Amino acid sequence: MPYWLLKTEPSTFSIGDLASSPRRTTRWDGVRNYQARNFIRDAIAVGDEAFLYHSSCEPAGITGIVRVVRAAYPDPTAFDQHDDHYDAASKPDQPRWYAFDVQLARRFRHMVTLDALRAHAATDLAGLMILRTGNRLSITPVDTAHWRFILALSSSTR
DNA sequence: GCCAACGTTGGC
DNA sequence: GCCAACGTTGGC
Repeated sequence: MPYWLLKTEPSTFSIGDLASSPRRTTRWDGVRNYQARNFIRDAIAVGDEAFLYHSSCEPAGITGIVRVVRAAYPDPTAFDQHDDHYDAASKPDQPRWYAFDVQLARRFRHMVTLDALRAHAATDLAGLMILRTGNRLSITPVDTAHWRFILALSSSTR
């Protein structure tokens, strides 16, 4: 089962917001990058797990785990003229953008900060996409070995 | 198809 | 608020 990392700015939508959402579930929408879109449309499946990463905040880092509970479907925000993510080029009969649903699975007692991840950038976490400089992709795959290592970090750091 | 300009992301 | 990185756009 593939693993993923989803970025979110907590000032827009945080893990706390997810925790207080109905059924601790939310629609992951508004993705407007083709590479990320392809992950959603072609690879992300029900049952997949993803780290929830808080970006553009202090400190940035991984705050918990979500589980995919609904696979790709056309992103409704692309059809809504009043939504910030409206895209006239995406039509219901030929959608350009996709959303999926995630449910909160686990909140880390202690966030695994970007600094903590970086401490292993040259060794156990070499190649982790979030550590690549200039990486702006909001959805990235995570190797199983990286997933397990970060899980271990989450229970050992404080 | 190239590439400069532009806009956005995200760490600091 | 700054700025590096980089995806997208649009002129040619």
